[in-house]
Amino acid sequence: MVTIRDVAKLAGVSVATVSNTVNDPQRVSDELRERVLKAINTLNYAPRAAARSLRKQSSGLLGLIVADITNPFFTELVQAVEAIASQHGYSVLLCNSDEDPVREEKHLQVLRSQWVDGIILATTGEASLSRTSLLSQSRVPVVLVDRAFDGLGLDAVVLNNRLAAHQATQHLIRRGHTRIGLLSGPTSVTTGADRLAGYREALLASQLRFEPGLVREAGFREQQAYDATVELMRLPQPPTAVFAANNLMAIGMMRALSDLGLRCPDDVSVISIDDFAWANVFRPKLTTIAQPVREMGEMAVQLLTDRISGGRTGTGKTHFLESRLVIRESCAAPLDTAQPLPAQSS
Amino acid sequence: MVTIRDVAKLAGVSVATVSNTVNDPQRVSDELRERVLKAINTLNYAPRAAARSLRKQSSGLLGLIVADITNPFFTELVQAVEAIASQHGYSVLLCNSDEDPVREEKHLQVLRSQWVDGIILATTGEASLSRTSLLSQSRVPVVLVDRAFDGLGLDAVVLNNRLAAHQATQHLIRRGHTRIGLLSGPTSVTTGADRLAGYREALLASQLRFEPGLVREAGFREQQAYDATVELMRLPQPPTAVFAANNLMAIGMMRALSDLGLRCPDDVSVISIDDFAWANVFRPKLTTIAQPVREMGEMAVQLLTDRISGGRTGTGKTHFLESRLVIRESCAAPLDTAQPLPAQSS
DNA sequence: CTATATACTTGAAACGTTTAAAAATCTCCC
DNA sequence: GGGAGATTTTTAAACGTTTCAAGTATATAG
Repeated sequence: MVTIRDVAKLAGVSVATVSNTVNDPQRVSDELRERVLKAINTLNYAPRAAARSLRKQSSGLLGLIVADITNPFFTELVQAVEAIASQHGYSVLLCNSDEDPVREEKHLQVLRSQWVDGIILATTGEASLSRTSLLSQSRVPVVLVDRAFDGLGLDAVVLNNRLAAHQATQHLIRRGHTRIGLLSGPTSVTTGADRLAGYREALLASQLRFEPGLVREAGFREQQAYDATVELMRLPQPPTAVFAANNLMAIGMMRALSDLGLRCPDDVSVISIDDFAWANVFRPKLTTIAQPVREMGEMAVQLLTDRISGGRTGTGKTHFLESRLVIRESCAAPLDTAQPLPAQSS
Repeated sequence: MVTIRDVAKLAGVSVATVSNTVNDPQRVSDELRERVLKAINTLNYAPRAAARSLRKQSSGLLGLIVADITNPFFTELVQAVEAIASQHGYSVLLCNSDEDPVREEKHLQVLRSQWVDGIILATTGEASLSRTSLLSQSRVPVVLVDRAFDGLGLDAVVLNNRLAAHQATQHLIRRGHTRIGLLSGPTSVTTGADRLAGYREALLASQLRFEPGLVREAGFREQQAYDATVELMRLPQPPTAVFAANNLMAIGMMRALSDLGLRCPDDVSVISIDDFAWANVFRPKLTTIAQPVREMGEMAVQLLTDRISGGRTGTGKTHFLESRLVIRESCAAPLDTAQPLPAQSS
């Protein structure tokens, strides 16, 4: 194990000089810098982060907690955050809560004791008491992403979910649909609640009735969406179009439709929030509402580093980013002849 | 900032006792333990990882470097590694090299100075000199995953790539194909080279000629696969089936076929390595060779923690895991009437 | 009652850096 | 040659833990 002392000895200087050449090279004379650098190289010295963090009271680590690493949205977010953080000289400690509040809290605890310099959090659920206190007590800057929290005064960067859902629903309405199903996320998280709200607004704006029977609340996962779709389609009067609140749910829905022998967009039109790399390899190519994922990541990191450096203080605000409608092939006009499915036989 | 001293003072004990109750509770009497725990709670004390690492000479961090976080294979790997590592009490420092050897090396440097306790590496390229020396010089345990290295004596857990490719190619042959294209990964990494080898072997085993003109080497990314597919299909005698060396390439291929107006599996059959959650939402559902991704992750972590604990020493070996053929809809018998595409008109 | 073993507790020395302040060296001018 | 000022280097004190050796109290045996 080679320490700064070994380097100092080999170069014939004090440890302070070594430290200086590493951290602030122009403070040391050309000659010594030369010698020190050479010593560092021959010894293959790397400063020990733990010691440095201890002394500097900062770790150079950013914590990133995502709700589901399997979801391409979060994957892209991770990619963006990692890239930008790295540019800022930070490494990222990735945590995956798998949509489980308990795991999320555990991760939060770990990050707290790792003394990360800041946390980017895509939270999994409503503001539970323990998490809230965890967040408010620890003095490490936190910025929320994708899913917001109210009341803690944290910075957040999220999609304008209401508008996005409005956009999606409206698109369906414009194609002539009047019975539009919604595969909603859990309304306990803002992405769930706001998208539901946007859907309702769009309906109302077009003088369409909001029918609770046409919305199914499910987790943001595929299987539940599958089941919900089946239920929806077995209604006496099934919807002619369905809006899925995120990408995973869209996939569950597509699979269900396919298993039910329903054709998209012929039998039922489909739209969803979250564009993703493969949306256009599906048959039909999926019409989606795209989120500016990379921007979200960038903004989150920026906000966070601003906080860390002290350039940003006071209570945070929520930053809304705009969505974009990507029209492909999964939305068509409703079939006038649409009939309910036969009742389940098994 | 609350330190162990504050806790000690409040509880009226020495810091050593606090440390003991945290790390080895049964060493301290019930009474004191009680008092200390209460103090910890009221002060909301969390030990500082940096200080602990410094003293214990271990950080509780595992480094994980993946080649492409956007690839569902790696996503699943990350998920598995994170889960298991967390069970073992480790947090994971995620790095994404984006298939760029330079970034990979940079990450390796960072991990080295973070003094992670171990590294799981899905390397990006061949054993470059600097990376090799980086790996061999630092005394932190490394296990390779997905892509192996020879010569450094590292533990590695990889797919039996030769066999997997053999399996895929054979499946196509059994369906009656004789002109089988290959979208190969870079042969500079083992996953590229071995899959190519397996393809060749399967051909030879069935007395089919290996035609270099039918294999296109590309990165493991989508766009290059797209371009390669277009080239392949514009050959005077295009293949009637194509084997893509990984999931991303399969997607690029599907997109290309669709853009070329070719139908799968009617016009061309398709198979690929890497099963992924959505392979069966594609139309047609993709026939694939599935990797036991989670097992790979588990095994890698296990191997690593064994090394860390000293339970495993000496030069490592490569562990091969077996693949599984998942038959869906993308492979059919070749069209006897297959004709070359018309030459490019634009 | 003493000696000895046992069970807890604690003082103090690490761990490897950074950094303020002190010391040393250099520069330049009178 | 001396000294003010600027520049460079070094000394030494942190940072917050863990952990060993040493200490104290308590029980057990003789």
